Amino acid sequence: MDLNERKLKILQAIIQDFVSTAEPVGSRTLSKKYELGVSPATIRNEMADLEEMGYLTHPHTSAGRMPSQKAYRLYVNEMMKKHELPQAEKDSIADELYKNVSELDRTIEHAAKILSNITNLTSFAMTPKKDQDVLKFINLLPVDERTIVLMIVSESGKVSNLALKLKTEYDEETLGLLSKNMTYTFKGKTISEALTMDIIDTVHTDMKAMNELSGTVMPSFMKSLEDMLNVNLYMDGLTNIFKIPEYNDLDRAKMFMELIDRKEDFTKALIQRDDGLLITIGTENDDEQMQDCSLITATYHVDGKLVGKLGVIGPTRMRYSEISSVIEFLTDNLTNAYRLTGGDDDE
Amino acid sequence: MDLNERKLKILQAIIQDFVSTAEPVGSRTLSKKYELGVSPATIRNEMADLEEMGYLTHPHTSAGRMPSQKAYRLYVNEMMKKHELPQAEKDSIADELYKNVSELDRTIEHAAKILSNITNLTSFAMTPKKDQDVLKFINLLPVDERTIVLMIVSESGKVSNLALKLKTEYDEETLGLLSKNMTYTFKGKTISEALTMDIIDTVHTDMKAMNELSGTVMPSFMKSLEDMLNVNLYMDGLTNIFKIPEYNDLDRAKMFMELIDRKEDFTKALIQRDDGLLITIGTENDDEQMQDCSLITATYHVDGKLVGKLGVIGPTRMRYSEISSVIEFLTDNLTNAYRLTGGDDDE
DNA sequence: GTTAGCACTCTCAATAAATGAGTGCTAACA
DNA sequence: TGTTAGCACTCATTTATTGAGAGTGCTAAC
Repeated sequence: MDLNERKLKILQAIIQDFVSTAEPVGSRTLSKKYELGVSPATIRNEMADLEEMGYLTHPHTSAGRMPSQKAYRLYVNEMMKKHELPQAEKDSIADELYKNVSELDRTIEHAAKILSNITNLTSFAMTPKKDQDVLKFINLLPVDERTIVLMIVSESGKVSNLALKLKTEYDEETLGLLSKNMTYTFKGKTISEALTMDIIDTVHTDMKAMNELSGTVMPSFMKSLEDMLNVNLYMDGLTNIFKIPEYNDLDRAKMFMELIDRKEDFTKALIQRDDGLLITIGTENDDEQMQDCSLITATYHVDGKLVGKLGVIGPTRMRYSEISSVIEFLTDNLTNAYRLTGGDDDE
Repeated sequence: MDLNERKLKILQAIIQDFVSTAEPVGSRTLSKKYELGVSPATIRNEMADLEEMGYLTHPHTSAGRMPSQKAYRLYVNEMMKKHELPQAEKDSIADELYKNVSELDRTIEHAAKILSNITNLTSFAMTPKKDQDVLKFINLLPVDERTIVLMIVSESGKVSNLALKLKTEYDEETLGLLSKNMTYTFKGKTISEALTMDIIDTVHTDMKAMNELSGTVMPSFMKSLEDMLNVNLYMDGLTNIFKIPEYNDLDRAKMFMELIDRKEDFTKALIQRDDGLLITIGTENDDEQMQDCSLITATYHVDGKLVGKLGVIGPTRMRYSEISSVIEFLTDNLTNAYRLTGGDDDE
């Protein structure tokens, strides 16, 4: 038995219908709503075949058919047409995205919000992992007698700083020297490299004052580096799942909420995902609690290197085509906005 | 009819029982579980009185009684004993809180996490509002030919910065001048004051290069100030509501989720609340969706001035006493940790 | 190969009956 | 006069029953 054209057509119609109604679809409905040119009885026969082949399932004898995970996979791989967003929608998304450009993190967060608004699903956006980010500039700035600010700037434009209140007064000259010393030592190193370096050796000098100062500063420096390495995960549209019939059941809603509440695990899972546009359906997801969900993610780049992720999570029944397009459009825009030339240019 | 001692005793028992079981409590249960020294029949008579006085309600004729909002208010005002946390618990909370002190924001976020873990409710923590925070130091730092970093330090130790990529190269001397100029202009002003100042006038000079540079820098400066004004709201324990019988109903769970999803509104409501430990029960809350919830908040101080808030939201049936104690203990610790002397000291 | 017809299956909603927790009232008691 | 035992009554909740409706699978005719 093979998947002839009519079977494909019927399968596609079933997927289309089920995706928008969330109800098992019967042969009569199918023949009325879609121009298949055959009678319900014929459709029934084909459906029986499709079921035998594993593309359809039956909640119970007298219910209509619904697509199996295998069907969605087939759809995504073979049948899904690239959905081209209408220019008007593109414009409105881009407008919205750039309305509030400031920090990268804010933009990313904003992208998640836009995505959940459009898709009516739960969206997430991960800031880039920065282990390959290179330190460019380290500075210790005098603020007042006992306060200094430690500032770290990386190649990608990420700035981290921390106000340090010292127990004793410091000497401005020593501060300048330490600052230079640190820049000299760490400039050009990636954050991960810097973290593994032996601190005591690196900044040790003959000067007592310097040693004292660096003793106070270095722990904070290392902590800041660690902080810089952390990726942030923004989520939006959490309450959207309540609009989805699949989750009109307390237990399932609960499961879902618990899943996305385990942010650390979720972030880890995201980091491990391949780059580019990636769709995983149901049991294709490793996480047990995610096995009746689908996940679509895409990557964006900052400075051509650092990689962050953007995506949605929802029931396996979703508009793969449209949603993928929106995600791709957003990641493309993020990538363009944060090119090497900086985020201020229009081109 | 007055609230004699026996009535109070019975009321207290009902509150206690209902708070822990979430089930309407009947006269028989009451007389068996609590040492009231009277028979169920007598209790029934007293309960009828209490109901008439508005302290109890009846879901339906043949159900037990449950405390009304008025009863909780009475309890909170008059009957609630100050719950002293056992030293062991204090220690473990403090340990946990200080385990990861770095940035203020992280600590605040962490406090919310601890709070939700202990109370099994949804907790939130608001970072201080900074409108009274005074600008102390503004600096423009050269990073590379076209990149500068704008740094703003405030009295309270908050540092904000932004990497700016310029379209043209800049002159380091001009940069230094502008930096001095800006510090001179804005130092000592509160952030809100700075935002209302007329920018064009403030930095205008005769130098063309300077004007050009400041034209690029000032918008970012203002945006950074705005960002600094924004308070952040961290929430934790969102899924805890699923453990609460009151929300074992999709509609109510949904309502709750939507309520806390409207973060902006929620933040506004929090800002408007009075300082100190504040308990609002049911309809005492202004927000319509919050009228079958109770809210407990307390304030913490940073530098003796800036005020942030910490609290929980849950069903009106909650352990007011214990929870208040935990919140107070946490806010006290936050206040102490961020005194004028800085957060690094142990004392 | 396709289709009409029909018996059969199973869910879902509505209705009815049984259960049980708890009250309110009355009358007796200390 | 306050307290208590007893008992009828109420009402939510659970369980069982029934009927309607949607949809299939199979058979026989086209």
